[in-house]
Amino acid sequence: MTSAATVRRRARGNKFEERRRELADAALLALADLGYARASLRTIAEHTEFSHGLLHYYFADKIDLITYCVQRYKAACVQRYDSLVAEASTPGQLANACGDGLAEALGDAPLMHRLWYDLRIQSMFEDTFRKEVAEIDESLQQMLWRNVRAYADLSEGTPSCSPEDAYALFDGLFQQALLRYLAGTETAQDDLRHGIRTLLPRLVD
Amino acid sequence: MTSAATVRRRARGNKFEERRRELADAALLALADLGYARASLRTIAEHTEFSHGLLHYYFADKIDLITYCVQRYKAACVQRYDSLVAEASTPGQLANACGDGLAEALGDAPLMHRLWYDLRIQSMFEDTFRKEVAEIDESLQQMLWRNVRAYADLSEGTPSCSPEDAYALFDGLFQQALLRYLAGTETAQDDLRHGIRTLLPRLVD
DNA sequence: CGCGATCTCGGACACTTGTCAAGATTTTTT
DNA sequence: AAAAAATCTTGACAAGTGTCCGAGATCGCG
Repeated sequence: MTSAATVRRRARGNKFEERRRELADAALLALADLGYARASLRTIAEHTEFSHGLLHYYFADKIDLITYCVQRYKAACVQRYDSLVAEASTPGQLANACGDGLAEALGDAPLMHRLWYDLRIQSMFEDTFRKEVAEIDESLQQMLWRNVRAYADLSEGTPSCSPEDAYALFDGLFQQALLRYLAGTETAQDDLRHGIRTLLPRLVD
Repeated sequence: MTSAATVRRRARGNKFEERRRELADAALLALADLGYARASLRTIAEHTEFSHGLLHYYFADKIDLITYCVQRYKAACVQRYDSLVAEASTPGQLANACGDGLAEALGDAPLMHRLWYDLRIQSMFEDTFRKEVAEIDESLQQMLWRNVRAYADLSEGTPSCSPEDAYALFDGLFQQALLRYLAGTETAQDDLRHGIRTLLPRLVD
């Protein structure tokens, strides 16, 4: 038997959780603009339509808010990336799709990727996000490894490096491309595309 | 003819510059401990033997201090790395030396590398360090490219990717290894060594 | 409608921040 | 040794920070 109080609490919980998401999504945009070092609850609030008191009402403190934002980001991120594992029938097609996908992701939401790298670095200084960041990193690694395995299958070979190394290599290319993209280098996306296309064949024997 | 005033000014300049270096070196250690987001002039001063007013006497403001620290870091960095380009007579030796050198650099000063990555990310948010960071990045890239070329020569082949991509790939491996190292993964250094050794042959034809 | 629960705002608080300046101390010059 | 210049300390200031709270506004249900 579910009591009225329980139902009401659950309803409140749903509503509460919904509002939290709403605030976190707005805060995430502000965070992406500012970066961790320059983000205070007040400036975040100023960048949104909400008051700073409201943020404190829905989030215990600043760490709670940012942690929640990071988790929201993860959800958006894997969803976006997973649609990237397109259906391709030749190795070349897959390599192209992979390069195009990452280049598009770069140009589409550079500020979000910048924030991601920022938070990943911060996790090396503070252990508050460390767990969440590690989880995101691992899910990205798995996402990428699916691509490498698919490429190996299509080219009738086997991957010649670990999932960790494969992810590190792709991530290196992406981060460097992001740096150049934000510094105004026009060819950043094309360079990334080319880099990915040539990297993939190197990872299978 | 050099006037007395000129000489005195130069003497003062030397002394002044010397003291600046001294303060910056101490501040650099504090910065590496704290990270950019948590570093204030006062907390930096508390981590050293100097007063916060003294920092302000030798540096116009916080940005001036950090910029100077970054440049000091560069000097230490290229000096350290360049001794890494050891003399090797076979490709295998060079690959091993390269892997060992980077793994050692990782275990030797992980906090400095952490700071470097932090500042590189911050340069994507603020354009104050952007020039200095880009210069360091380029000098690191050149350092690494010398290794790749040397490896190509020894194995009687030619590099099959751009200096930018080569640097991005190595940097990706290193950064991921640093993340794991600081998270307490015991095998981080060995993994890095292995990753480097297997990456190098993939970059030449 | 009315009333209690929930939500929202804006201000108050204690504290930290960057910056600065007036004086104390040391070094250098005359 | 006196004067001048430099080095350094200490404390003050305004602005910004995280946190908390109380008074309205709004909502949901009897």
